[in-house]
Amino acid sequence: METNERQQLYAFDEQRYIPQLSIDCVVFGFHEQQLKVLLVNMHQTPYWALPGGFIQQNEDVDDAAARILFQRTGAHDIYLEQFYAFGKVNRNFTDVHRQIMAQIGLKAGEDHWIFRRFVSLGYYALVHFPEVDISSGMLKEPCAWFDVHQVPALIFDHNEIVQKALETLQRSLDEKLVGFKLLPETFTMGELQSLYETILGVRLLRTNFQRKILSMQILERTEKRFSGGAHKAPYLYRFIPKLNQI
Amino acid sequence: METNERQQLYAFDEQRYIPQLSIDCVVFGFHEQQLKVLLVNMHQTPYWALPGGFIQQNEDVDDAAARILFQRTGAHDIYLEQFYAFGKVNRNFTDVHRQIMAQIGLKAGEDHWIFRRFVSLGYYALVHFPEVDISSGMLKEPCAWFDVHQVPALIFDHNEIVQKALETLQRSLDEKLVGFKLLPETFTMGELQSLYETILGVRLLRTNFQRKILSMQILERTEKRFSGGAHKAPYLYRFIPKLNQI
DNA sequence: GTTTTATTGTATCATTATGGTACAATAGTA
DNA sequence: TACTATTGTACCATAATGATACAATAAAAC
Repeated sequence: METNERQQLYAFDEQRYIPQLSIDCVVFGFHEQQLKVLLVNMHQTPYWALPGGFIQQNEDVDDAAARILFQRTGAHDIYLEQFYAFGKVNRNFTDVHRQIMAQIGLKAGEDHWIFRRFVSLGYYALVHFPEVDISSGMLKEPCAWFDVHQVPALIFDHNEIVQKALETLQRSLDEKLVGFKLLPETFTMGELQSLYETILGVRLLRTNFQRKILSMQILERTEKRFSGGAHKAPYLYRFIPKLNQI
Repeated sequence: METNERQQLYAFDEQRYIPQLSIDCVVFGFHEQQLKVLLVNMHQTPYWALPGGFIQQNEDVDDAAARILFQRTGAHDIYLEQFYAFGKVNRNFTDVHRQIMAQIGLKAGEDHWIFRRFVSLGYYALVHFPEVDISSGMLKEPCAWFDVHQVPALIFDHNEIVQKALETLQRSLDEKLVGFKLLPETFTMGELQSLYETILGVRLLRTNFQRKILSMQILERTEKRFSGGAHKAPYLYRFIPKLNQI
């Protein structure tokens, strides 16, 4: 976010938004055997934060989350799932915002809306890593991907939000079969297993993982992939959900 | 709630609360083989609603939910779990509130805070049915228990909230072993099975259910219960969670 | 007091799911 | 042509689950 954007944020028409309510998004991507989280560097500070925003009076909360993500990533149709509302009474962020305001030459009274206590709705998002261009968003504040197990100290309670998002994702992996939303259209069984191992934080036995996934009858086998290694070529699979699933 | 209480609600100091954010509680109890939900009859109308309220500026959201429940039931230390935030843009309830205001002789301008769009945080609560006296709360609006499968048409989107609470409870039964929070200190295996069957909406095989629950090593067997039936007396069990659980 | 009845606790079998090993198939490399 | 690393699948051992059988017993019927 450029200074100008920050100024607009602090000056924005608070009538247009629901006060004291925010959205924070934990965007997951899968790249090089790692589960990544998208973080935003707050204007000219060493602080990293989750991408977030506010809810317009005339939009659904779910739509607000989608809009916020679009503004950051330029991507539509991102898979989004609300997972928790964070509502501790001390969720006000006066110090950080005062510091940023000072940097961009803004003076704000004690009663500025941003100094109030905020309840934040946590969403997690699953994206196809290569399809997201983090520089293509409307907002110019620098973004970066971090390994979910190497997330730096974040502002506010954002580390806690990441943790809870990860736990929810782990539970959802088998329940909702959301893992495929982190992979491209076609993928090998090894890539899928690597994804599961990374998210769950455990090693799985290759043969049994393959048997279990195939027995679910949710994968269509396409052609073989001839590429690279000095070994048998793996098949490529495509996710075909059963009718009673999403 | 008496007319006086309703008047206080509409007149209350909105500065003291977070605007446009509410809490709705789905209170579950287990009685006579049925899963019951606590509903509130809205002041002199045929409308039933979930017990709910608002969040004070100086309290955690979780504490607000506990306070709201205490005001209704007079009970402390109720098991509470937040499960979803409902945030459709059309969640404003002008019609019903106008009707109630008319009944109690209140006139309110178009800009009254209650007419705004609200985001509501859904909590489900698990209580020991016989220990809750629904007439003992501070609020006098009439409450009643309804079979969760016979809930009447509720105001706003409250039927949807009940449905989502039930689904969350079903998933939590095995995951968090919360079922015991609906039973008294000691109970028979039959009562526990009946609870599971009612919540999950399926019939379970008695012998296998018993084997599964006992193998979890979370029950302590106490004395036998001699009471009633012309048959062998069942043992009474007490829930003893393992250390790595809550 | 004896028999009957309904329910409880447990044992046992069959079936399915899961953990773990073995091995043939094969695309590329030496 | 032999070798290597990985893949797909078969196979066995163990654990979990589905289903049936049966002895034990508190109260009611007689």
